[in-house]
Amino acid sequence: MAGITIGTLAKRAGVNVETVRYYQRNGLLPEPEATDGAFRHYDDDVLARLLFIRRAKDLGFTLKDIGELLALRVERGRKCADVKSKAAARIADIESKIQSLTRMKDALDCLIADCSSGGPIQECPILRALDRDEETQ
Amino acid sequence: MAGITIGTLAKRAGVNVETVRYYQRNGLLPEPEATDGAFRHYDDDVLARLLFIRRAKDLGFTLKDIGELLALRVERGRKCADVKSKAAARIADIESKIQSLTRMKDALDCLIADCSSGGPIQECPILRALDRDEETQ
DNA sequence: CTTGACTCCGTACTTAGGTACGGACCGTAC
DNA sequence: GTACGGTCCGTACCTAAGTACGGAGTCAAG
Repeated sequence: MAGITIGTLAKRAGVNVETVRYYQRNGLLPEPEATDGAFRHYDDDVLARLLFIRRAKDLGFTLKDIGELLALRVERGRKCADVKSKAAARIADIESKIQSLTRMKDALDCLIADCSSGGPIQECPILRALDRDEETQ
Repeated sequence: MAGITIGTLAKRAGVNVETVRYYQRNGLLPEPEATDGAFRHYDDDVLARLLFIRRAKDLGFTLKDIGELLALRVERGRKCADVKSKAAARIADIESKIQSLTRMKDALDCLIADCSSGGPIQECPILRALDRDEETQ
């Protein structure tokens, strides 16, 4: 019987066992069928999902967002147009995040440059980093 | 006396008045000195900070993170080396986020492409999107 | 000079996302 | 065959980030 127990799974994903159970309750991870014994077994697919969730969370997605992202994959085959439009919306969202982060990084690069030049750090404040966002929204 | 009241400020930034007060209590926004009358007045600088906070939050930064980002700018002049190393760390962090988002976007692009081709959506699952992260950390 | 909308402040409540706990059960190593 | 650590499950608790509320004061338009 392949598969690891919940404790090992959690350790590998770097999360708490309780978190795994929490995600199961909230539909982000499949409720695994109990196998031979009384303890559930998990495979690499679940581990991958768990890692994905962790990273997506770091990127500012809510668990609800993440659930929808994961669902895109499951509803394969039919409902293609629907998947496509959802995916497109998500792409736009992600692109806007990338843009914001890029601006933020540019501002920090600039800050470091000013700092190195010994000049006054004022021309390039971090606050300006995202000033332009307004106009693009 | 230039400056807007808290209600106008909140409306312009697209947040709740209570949220502004919450940020003041937590040091993310300056506690404004009461001006002539009893009502406080705010300028564009505060509005910019507020907008910055909102966007940074969307990108997965905590209020604590954001406070540190904002602080980088204030501690100008001296402590330059310190500012520099903090900024560098933040840049690395941001670059890694951009990378993750880019991978996520690529996966979604791929999903759409598969979808359009009418083939089975399987070769390019979203789960694979961030698979490589492990190796680069 | 009053009325209605806004501000101030403290405190209480809410939601998302977990974490911890306790008692019963399982499984393997000795 | 028992000791000990892991699992299961329900429920309670916690932190971050707000959000709401109530009573008192303020401002500005009519």
